[in-house]
Amino acid sequence: MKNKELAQIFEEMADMLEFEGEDPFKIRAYRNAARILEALTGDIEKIAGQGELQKLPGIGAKISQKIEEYLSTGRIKKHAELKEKVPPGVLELMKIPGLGAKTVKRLYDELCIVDVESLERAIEEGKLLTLPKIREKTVEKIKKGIAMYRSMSDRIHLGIALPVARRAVEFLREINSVKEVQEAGSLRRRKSTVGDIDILVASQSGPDITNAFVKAPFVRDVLARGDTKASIIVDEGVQVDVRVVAPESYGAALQYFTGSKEHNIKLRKIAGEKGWKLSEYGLFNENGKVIASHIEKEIYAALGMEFIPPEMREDRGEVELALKNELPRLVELGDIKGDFHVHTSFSDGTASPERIAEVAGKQYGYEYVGLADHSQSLKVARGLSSQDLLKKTWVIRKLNEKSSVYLIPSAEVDILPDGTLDYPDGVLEQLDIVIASVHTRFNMSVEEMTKRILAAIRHPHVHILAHPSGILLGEREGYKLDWETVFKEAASTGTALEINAYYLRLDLNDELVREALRFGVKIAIGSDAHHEDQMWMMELGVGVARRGWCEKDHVLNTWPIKKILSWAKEKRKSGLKIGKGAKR
DNA sequence: GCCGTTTTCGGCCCGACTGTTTTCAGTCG
Ligand SMILES: Nc1nc2c(ncn2[C@H]2C[C@H](O)[C@@H](COP(=O)(O)OP(=O)(O)OP(=O)(O)O)O2)c(=O)[nH]1
Ligand SMILES: [Mg+2]
Ligand SMILES: [Mg+2]
Ligand SMILES: [Zn+2]
Repeated sequence: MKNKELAQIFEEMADMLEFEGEDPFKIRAYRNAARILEALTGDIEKIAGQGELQKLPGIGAKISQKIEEYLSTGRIKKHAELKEKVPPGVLELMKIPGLGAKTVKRLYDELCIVDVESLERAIEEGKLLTLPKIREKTVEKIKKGIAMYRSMSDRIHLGIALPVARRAVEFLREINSVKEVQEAGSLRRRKSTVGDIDILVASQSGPDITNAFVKAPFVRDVLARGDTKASIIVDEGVQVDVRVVAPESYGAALQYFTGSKEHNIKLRKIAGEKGWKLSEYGLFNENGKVIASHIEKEIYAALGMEFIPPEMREDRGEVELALKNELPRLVELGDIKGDFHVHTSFSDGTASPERIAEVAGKQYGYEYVGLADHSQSLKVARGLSSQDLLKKTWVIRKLNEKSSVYLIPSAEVDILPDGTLDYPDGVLEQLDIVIASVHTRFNMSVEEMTKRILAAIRHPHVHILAHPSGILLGEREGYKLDWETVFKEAASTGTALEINAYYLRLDLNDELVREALRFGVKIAIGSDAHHEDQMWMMELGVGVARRGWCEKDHVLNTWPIKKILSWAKEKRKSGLKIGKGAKR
């Protein structure tokens, strides 16, 4: 799929157009197109083939033409022309905090500054001061910006950020004058990675709060401290921004600060169409009178909408649905009755089945847990031989006689490169639920990999396809797959696709989940915990499910164990038919 | 560059902070 390549190209074109001083709205159009393409699960080539590019919101005549051009020639002329004109280093300069396109363009035009190095040299030589509107303070600001840029970490995994955020929230809650505290930004929306941690506080005494906050024990560095805002770096290297607002505008501030930016813009536009104005201070009518501001929900209500869950606020159609009162009722963490994917000390996990049962029951209130260890060929993960698996299964069934949490005899079976499974059917039959996944030979063509995955999905004993895309966040792209074919097959065979909730995977991702639901695919969430302390990541998986618009019934984990087991049986029966048919 | 149950042209979110201004541009969230 060329979706991501195209997204990257349009994003880069937006940067270059910005450098060139183009119309900001045109630049927004390019960024918007990039955002649409990035999130698109269907193959852009296929959409183009059907002549439906312009049906995508934000893609019009010009951009669709450029997409076609790229698909047929492998390049976009305008992109190449821009690349000729814009030195690559200046785009990096625009990433320095405080430096934007306008300044970078001036630095380039007048001082021939083309990258960070030449900028530093120019500062050393005092050349910047020769420019109008740049004096000592600006130079200092740029110097600081460079230092910050160098020390800036990339986006942080939600699984790292969430515990940090909760610690900060708890600390703030203890401060006397604090009326309300809450996570905001991308963290509240449960994006799988966050650029920073945004926290909102309601209080009359901002200075007291920012003062106390920068002295918190977890603070490593203080970046800024004002009367209403403080920025710090915690020991984990994450930046935390705290904003303090008056209690009467808390709801509007929370709406603003939760974003996303695109969602905010859409809301503000709708307010404008009514002659009103929405900002972080409230929703105001044409006379400047407050319509709503105290409670977030009231903002949405006044605009004629249902409350939109934060996880949906990405401008992916949620506003339109909320206006019609047609939002899905999203699955909640409290609906989760069990975890399908936990590794035990039988293979590379650290916890015994007994211990997992105890934690699952006492700490999470689960009804069941799937004990899924690796299969024999995965030697690095101490995969179980057929015999060991059968022995483990016997042990688990024995434990179940007195365990209040049902331990599901399961396994995470490797899908071998030829599409066959890593255990014989006779062994798989002994398990209640079989999870299948790919751990080797990622580098296959779309056709090969799709064939490999389809074989597993069609297998009568396979119930769940784990970490279906193979992505490792920030480390490895997923392998290539024809998703439409995979989704269709999963739906027709009754095979569930996993949301692997381990913080480095979160796979399927939100967009793929949403697409899978459109095909009628069921979703199973698995923490993939190798240690009892990782079982909490279930909630990260629920975050992905909610971002993918999952309702309760879409998610197997909300079903009682009886229903799970009868579904599993059903798959074995019907899958047998389909599996045989497909094998010609 | 995109878009339209008020528009096919003329809009496109709104506000804070900063530095350099003598009335505002640039950057950011
Ligand atoms: N109305 C409006 N709100 C914005 C704009 N930029 C940011 N916001 C709001 C929505 C964001 O969620 C919130 C926090 O800003 P951030 O830059 O931290 O973005 P966010 O947390 O969404 O993503 P991140 O993971 O931090 O990159 O501020 C904007 O241009 N307009
Ligand atoms: Mg943020
Ligand atoms: Mg922020
Ligand atoms: Zn795995």
